[in-house]
Amino acid sequence: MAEISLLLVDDHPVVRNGLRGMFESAPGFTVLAEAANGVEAVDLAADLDPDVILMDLRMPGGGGLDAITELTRRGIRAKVLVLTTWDTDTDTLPAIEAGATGYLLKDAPQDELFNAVRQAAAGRTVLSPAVASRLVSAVRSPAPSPLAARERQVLELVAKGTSNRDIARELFISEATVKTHLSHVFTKLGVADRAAAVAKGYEQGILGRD
Amino acid sequence: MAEISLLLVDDHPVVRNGLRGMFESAPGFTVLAEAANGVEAVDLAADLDPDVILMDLRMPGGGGLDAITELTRRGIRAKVLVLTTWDTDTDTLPAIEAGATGYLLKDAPQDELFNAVRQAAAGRTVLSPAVASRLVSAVRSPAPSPLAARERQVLELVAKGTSNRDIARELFISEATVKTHLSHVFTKLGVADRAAAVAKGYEQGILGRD
DNA sequence: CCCGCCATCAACCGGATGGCTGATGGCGGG
DNA sequence: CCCGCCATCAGCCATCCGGTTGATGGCGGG
Repeated sequence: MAEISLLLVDDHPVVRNGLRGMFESAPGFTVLAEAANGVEAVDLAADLDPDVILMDLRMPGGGGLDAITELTRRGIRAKVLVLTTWDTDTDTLPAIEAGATGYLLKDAPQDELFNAVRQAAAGRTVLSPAVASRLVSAVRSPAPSPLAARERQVLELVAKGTSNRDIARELFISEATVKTHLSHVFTKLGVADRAAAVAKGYEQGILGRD
Repeated sequence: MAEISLLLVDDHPVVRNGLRGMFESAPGFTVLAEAANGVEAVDLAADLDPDVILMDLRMPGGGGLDAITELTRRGIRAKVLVLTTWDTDTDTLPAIEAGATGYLLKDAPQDELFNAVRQAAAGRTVLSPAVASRLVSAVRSPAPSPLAARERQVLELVAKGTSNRDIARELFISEATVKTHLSHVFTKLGVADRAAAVAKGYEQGILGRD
């Protein structure tokens, strides 16, 4: 198998160096270049056409997410492997949607990293177990009932026995709006009245955490 | 201090023997007699006029509770110390109300038992720590809100979003009755509407245990 | 024997609730 | 640019809800 060419993207020189060292001392990999932010990464990727881009998401001056978006927009063939320190579920899904081929945590063992890069180069998706499980569960439940902020507030007041009128007063909105919010809450929770909505709220942990 | 005379009441000979042994080998106590049930206990107490009666609550042929009631009714001066194996809160309060001077668990250490008997003989109330704490909490909340069986059922259905009419159908009662139950539920839980009642139900553990 | 609690039912009434239709503005994503 | 989601508001209306008053019967306790 031909060598796999890499582009390393991370704002920390130490991390870049560490990665470079790892991949250069291992057979089958070539590090073409390094970038410190998303913008550089896109430029270098366009120039050098690497097989795989190892990218950190959190970077000053050109976020990794935008870079991924831009890369896919430009139709660059490089596979992007997101390599991040912590697993903030706010980032994983957007990254995958933006076109990342894989999502690894930095605490992954070396072997796993190498393997992930080979998999990514071959176009296969590689996910950290933790990320993977959360992903499937996120997919499995498309949007069961994440209430909007306002809707949650209304539901909380309902649970306290507040009438629509008083909820309106308390939130500085009209009673009509309260009713609208409540209707949405009912729909989203799959219930028919406020009492059942409160019950669902407790069952699903939306309510109950004082 | 004069000796304290005792009457032992327990359906288990083994337990009676154990108690007798304990008290006879300790200074300051005299075991006047033993009884195997409540009826015997009352008779013997009337005859022998003991200072303290150590009584088990659960006994075949003349429950301990009835015995205590009868003793107080007859104005017998003996102090009753309830000595039971397990702490079932269904028994403690009635026993105290019936006139028991103290309530101890059988797993209490000997010293504590001796001390409790002396306290009881002096007319002071002695309670196991566990019993005591539950007692005060029971007193502190005069009517926490133990819903009646029917009321709980209605509340559960309310939590499912069932309308009064449908609750009536489901429970084979009239809608008027459902409303009555609900009114009582509201009063007992200190809320104003069904939604808040459901919330309280969850907060207080009345609801939520599937 | 009377009282309190549970459980049942009735009828009345005013206000609250929920469904429906429809509308506006902002915001983010394709 | 259009669409969807959030958040806001309006009006109408049938129904439901909750309060009140009043009543009955059973059961257990003082």
